[in-house]
Amino acid sequence: MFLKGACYMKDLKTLSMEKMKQSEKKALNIKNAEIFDLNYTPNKIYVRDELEEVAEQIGDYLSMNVQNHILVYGSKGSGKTVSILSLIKSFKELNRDMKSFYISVREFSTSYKIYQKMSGIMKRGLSISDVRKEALEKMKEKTILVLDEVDFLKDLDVLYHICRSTKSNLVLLTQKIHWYKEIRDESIKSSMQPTQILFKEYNSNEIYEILKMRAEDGLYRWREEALKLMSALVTRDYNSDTRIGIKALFKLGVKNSWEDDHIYEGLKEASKEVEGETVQNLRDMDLIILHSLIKYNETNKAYTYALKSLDNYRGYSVSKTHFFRIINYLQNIGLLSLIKKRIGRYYTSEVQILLSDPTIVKREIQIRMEV
DNA sequence: CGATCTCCTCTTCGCACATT
DNA sequence: AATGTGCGAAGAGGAGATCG
Repeated sequence: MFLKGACYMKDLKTLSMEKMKQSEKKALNIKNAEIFDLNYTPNKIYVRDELEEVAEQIGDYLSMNVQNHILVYGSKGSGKTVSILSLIKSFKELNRDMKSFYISVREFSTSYKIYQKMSGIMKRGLSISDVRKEALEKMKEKTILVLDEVDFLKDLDVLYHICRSTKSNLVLLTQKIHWYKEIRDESIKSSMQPTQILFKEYNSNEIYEILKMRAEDGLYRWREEALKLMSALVTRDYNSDTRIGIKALFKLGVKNSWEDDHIYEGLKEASKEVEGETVQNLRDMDLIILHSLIKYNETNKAYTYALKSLDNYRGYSVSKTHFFRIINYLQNIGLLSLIKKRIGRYYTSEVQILLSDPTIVKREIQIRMEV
C-alpha cells in the first residue's frame, strides 16, 4: 500500500511533464481546427453528381428570375447542408446582388419564428401578418431561402406566401422522403412544384475523399490506410453519416494515432457525442419517456412506468395520447424506431432504441435531478 | 410614473373520434 | 385494444396602450 503510494508520488512529476509534452504535440498536428466544426462551410467540397442538378436549377433561377423551387432529400450526414451552403456561397461570389437566408427549421419551427428570424424583429405581440410583411420586404431582390429540416415545419404559411407573393426561390432540405407527398394543401403544392432531388448515401470511396480533404486542410499528419478504414467503417456501421467520420478524424488527428483499435474507439466516441447532444436538447418530459422506453421496450409497460416516474420526479402526468405524440417525436429525431406487432388480436409496438449508448439518458436525468 | 389591461401569439396537452 | 388525428382550451409571455 505504502509502496504503491510512494511510486505514485514519485511518478507524478514525470507524469505531468510527459502529459505537457503530449499536449504540445497534440496542438502540433492541428493545422486548422475550424475545418472539423460540423457547421463549417468549406470553400472546396466533394461535389456529388446530384449537386450539379441543384446548381443548374439555381443558375436558371438567377439568370431568368423565375421561381424554381428545389427539394433535396437525403439522410443524416449525406451532405445536404454543407453542399447547399457551399454552393450558394460560390454563387454569391458570382452574383453580388443575390441574397440568401439559411434557417434551421428544427430551431425555428413555425412560420412566425421564421419570419421573425428573417426580418430580425424578435419582439412578441405582433400579429403574424405584421411580421410576415417585414420578412417579405427583405426578399424583394433575388433571394434564396434555405429551409433545413423542413419536415419540422408546423404550418405552411411561409411556403404559401413565399410562392405566391415573392419571387424568391426556396431550397428545402429534409430527411423524409414522404414529407412533400403528405402535404394536403393542393394550392401550396401547385404553386410550389419543386424539383425533387435525392442525395444518395455516400459510399465508402466518397467518404474517403471527404475525409481526405478535411485531413489535408486541417491536419499536418495522418495515415492514408487509416482514412480508408474509417470510411469503410462509417459506411458499414454508422449509416454513412459523414459527421461522425469528421468528428472522429479530429480526435485521431489530435492524438496523431492511427492504429486500428484507436479508429474503432474514435468513431464510437464521436457517435456518442452526436447522440449526447440530441439527448441534452430534450425536455424533461421527453427524457423521462425515453428512459421508460429504454427500460421497457413495449409501449404499454413503458407508459405505466413513465406515469410513475413522472409523478415521482416532478408530480407531472401524461395522457396516453400525448405519450404517443412524444414517442413519435422521439422517432422523428432518430432516437428510436417502432416496429408494429400483432399479438393475438391486439397490437403493440416494439420499441427499438437507436442510441448506441442508452446510459447517457439515465445520466442526463440524474444531472437534471440534482439541479 | 408605475400598475394594469389588452392584444396577439406560442406551446402543451387532453378529449373525442378515427384508424389499424 | 393500441395508436393516431383534429381541434380547441388553458396558460404563458411580452409589448404597447391606458389609466389613476
